[in-house]
Amino acid sequence: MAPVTRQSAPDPNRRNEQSRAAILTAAAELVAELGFAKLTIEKIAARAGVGKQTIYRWWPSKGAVVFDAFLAANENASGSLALPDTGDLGEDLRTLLRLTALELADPAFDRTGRALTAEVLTDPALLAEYRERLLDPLLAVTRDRLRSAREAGQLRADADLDLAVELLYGPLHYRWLHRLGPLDAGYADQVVAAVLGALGPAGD
Amino acid sequence: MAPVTRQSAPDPNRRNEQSRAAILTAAAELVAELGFAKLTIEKIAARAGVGKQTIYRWWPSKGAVVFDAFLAANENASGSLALPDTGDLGEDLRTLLRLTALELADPAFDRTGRALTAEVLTDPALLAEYRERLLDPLLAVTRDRLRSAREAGQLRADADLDLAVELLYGPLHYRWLHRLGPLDAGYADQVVAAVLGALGPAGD
Amino acid sequence: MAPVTRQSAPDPNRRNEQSRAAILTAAAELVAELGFAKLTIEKIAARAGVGKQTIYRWWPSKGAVVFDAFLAANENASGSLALPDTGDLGEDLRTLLRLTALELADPAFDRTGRALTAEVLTDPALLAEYRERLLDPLLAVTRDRLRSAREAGQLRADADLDLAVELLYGPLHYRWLHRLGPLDAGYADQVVAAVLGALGPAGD
Amino acid sequence: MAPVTRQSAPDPNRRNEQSRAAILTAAAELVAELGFAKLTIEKIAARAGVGKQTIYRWWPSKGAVVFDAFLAANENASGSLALPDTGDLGEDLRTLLRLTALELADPAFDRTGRALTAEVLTDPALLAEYRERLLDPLLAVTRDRLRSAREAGQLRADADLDLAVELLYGPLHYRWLHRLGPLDAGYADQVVAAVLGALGPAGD
DNA sequence: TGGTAACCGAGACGGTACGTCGAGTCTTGGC
DNA sequence: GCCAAGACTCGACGTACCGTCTCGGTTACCA
Repeated sequence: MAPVTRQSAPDPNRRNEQSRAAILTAAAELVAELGFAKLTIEKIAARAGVGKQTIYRWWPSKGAVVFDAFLAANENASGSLALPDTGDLGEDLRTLLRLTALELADPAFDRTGRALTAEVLTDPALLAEYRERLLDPLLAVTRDRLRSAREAGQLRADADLDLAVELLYGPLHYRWLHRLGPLDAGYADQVVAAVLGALGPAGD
Repeated sequence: MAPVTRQSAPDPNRRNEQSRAAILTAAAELVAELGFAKLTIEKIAARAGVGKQTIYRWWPSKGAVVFDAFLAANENASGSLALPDTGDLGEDLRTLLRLTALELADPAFDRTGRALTAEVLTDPALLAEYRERLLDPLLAVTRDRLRSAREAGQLRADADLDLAVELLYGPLHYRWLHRLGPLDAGYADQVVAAVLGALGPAGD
Repeated sequence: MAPVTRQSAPDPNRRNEQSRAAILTAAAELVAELGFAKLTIEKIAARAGVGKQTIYRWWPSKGAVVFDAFLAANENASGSLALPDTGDLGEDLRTLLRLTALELADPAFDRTGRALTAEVLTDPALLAEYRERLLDPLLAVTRDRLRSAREAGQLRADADLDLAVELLYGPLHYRWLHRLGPLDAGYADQVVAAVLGALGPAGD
Repeated sequence: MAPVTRQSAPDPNRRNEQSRAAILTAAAELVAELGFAKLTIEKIAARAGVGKQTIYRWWPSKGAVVFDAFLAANENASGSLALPDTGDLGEDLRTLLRLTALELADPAFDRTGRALTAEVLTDPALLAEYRERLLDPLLAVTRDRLRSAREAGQLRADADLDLAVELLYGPLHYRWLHRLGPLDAGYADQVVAAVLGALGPAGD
């Protein structure tokens, strides 16, 4: 697993793996305890039992460290990034969006998720990394499920899969970000129904 | 136009209007020049020719100042927050979303918009203010247009208007935030078509 | 009492006298405890209960602070910089040089004195300050005593007073600095005898 | 030529002579370019093309390296440490002190000399080394010249030679260190005259 | 119509964290 | 086992801003 953004020079494999792990662990703990804004490089270094320079040597910014910590934790989990495929598209999408809504609604995720989103929003390099390592794989897997549904005749032949994906995730994300309302199973089902209504086979 | 959040005590109307304006102007300029992260209260004060205390007296945080500056600039514009109503819902929504897409795609808006979104994302008080003064009015006005369309039979009688609004704005916002693809008229039209397909009168 | 070297800008009498005193006291204590080399600005600030910036605002270097502390302590003492004048030059000079030798031999003075000398040696600005505030007055007062002795016929009419002063203090300083031998009353008396032998009235 | 102070363990004669020379050369160059204070072990190592550890292995401190470099350069020169002996003490001493004054007045020597003196002043081990390898031989040779003069009746029989030596070098050093006045032939002659006046054969 | 109280510009203050430098130690790979 | 290279922990550097706190000075309301 590579760091978020390579510093220009320093890098062979002389890197100390213990330090790297301690830093990511400390960053993860501290961002949960303090929030991103009150987090400092000095505190990460102290908690990790590491010199500040060792952080600056391998990461370009506080955001990059926290981000790397987040990805390191989530990449394994979503290694088994397998969507359900029962043959019933509606059921599978409801399962998917209900889980998504559940995660967004989880207060534990909320703090970290907002901090990360704020970073990613602002720093193009972090966004690229985030896309590459988390978001794009998720969207791809979703698109795949939709494609097989389209081939099975459960979506219109001319359905635009990118659009479909964004119609699914966009409204949830929008509601979450602006706290427009509850993120529950009912809402997930509504969104799925709308997407199926829009892109489902003609008569639906 | 009131400041974002009132400091506890100090505020008669002895407030110096020139200072207030100079501060907001300076904040707007500096956030454009430096970005939000490199902006500091001291720089705002220096640029505005104002003592730091004058800022701390009237605003609780850097975010609040910048935010106030942003709102001061945008509130007037959207004072005439009137959606088109030609009678043809599809046409009106296409106009609305095309304009929205255009704004999001504007590089000048991008930097400021991302900075503000990052702040709003992280600070609940700012989010509340943002909701109250910009977002909610926009959503309300959109919902109103949809309601009149529903009454005119251009939407299903049981169409959920909140859902409809989020189906319209959510995908655009999602695509913008993650830079998933171009934000152009074509995409706006696709989203509108999908929403009409989902919530339009039964046979569509 | 002015600081060693004025920083360019920060100006007036807005200066906090309490902080100034606390800094000088802390510096004096710490240089005695740790020696000059192990002394740091951070430790001075911590001991004085003062922000680092307050030190950097008013002094250009660690050396300048310590130096100011030293001068502040010694200027008062030598305010009564009065040499004995019994009418007997030999006796008066022996008294003077014995005291000087005693001070140089004092281990408490040794550490501070060497640290200060090393600083003064290396930094022309500090040397100028040291000359102006401590050394020149001492030399002047010594020269005055010699002048009155010359007028009284206890020195040759053509005796060079600057030379005389350096003949008195130079050997003591040289012996002290290089630890060439004991600095005691006997040595002081020898030096005085030599100077009187060289510059005393012809027949002596 | 041995290093200033031996590190405890490592020293067989497996030592790399090329590295040693490169380090001393680099140190000498850098102390001239940057002065002692801005000199660092890392810069010496970089300039010499040597690992830091190689310096730490053989020298205990920055001061020791620079000092070793200084001695390495000066020991050869003063290997032929021979004072003139024309039979005329006054002439010989004038020659000696004029040369000494000239060296002290040389701006090129001034920087290095002050840096070294400051180190030697502060570090007892360096002072011992300096005494042993440079100063004591010089003083001894001077003392020898005075002794032969005393035996030739050019000094009083009871003249204290240590005192005489310090009377000669002390004033010059004192004037140099505190920049009290010009260090020229005239001043050298004055000092010599005074010493001869004080310690010369009875009648003058 | 003068007091007086608040705002205001300015900027010093005690702090926290920054990002960099160098110290001295340790590890790796080459000779 | 010395060496070049350089990563490591640690501590201090000097700077930037934080948010608080005086300082005059200048309004603007009240007696």
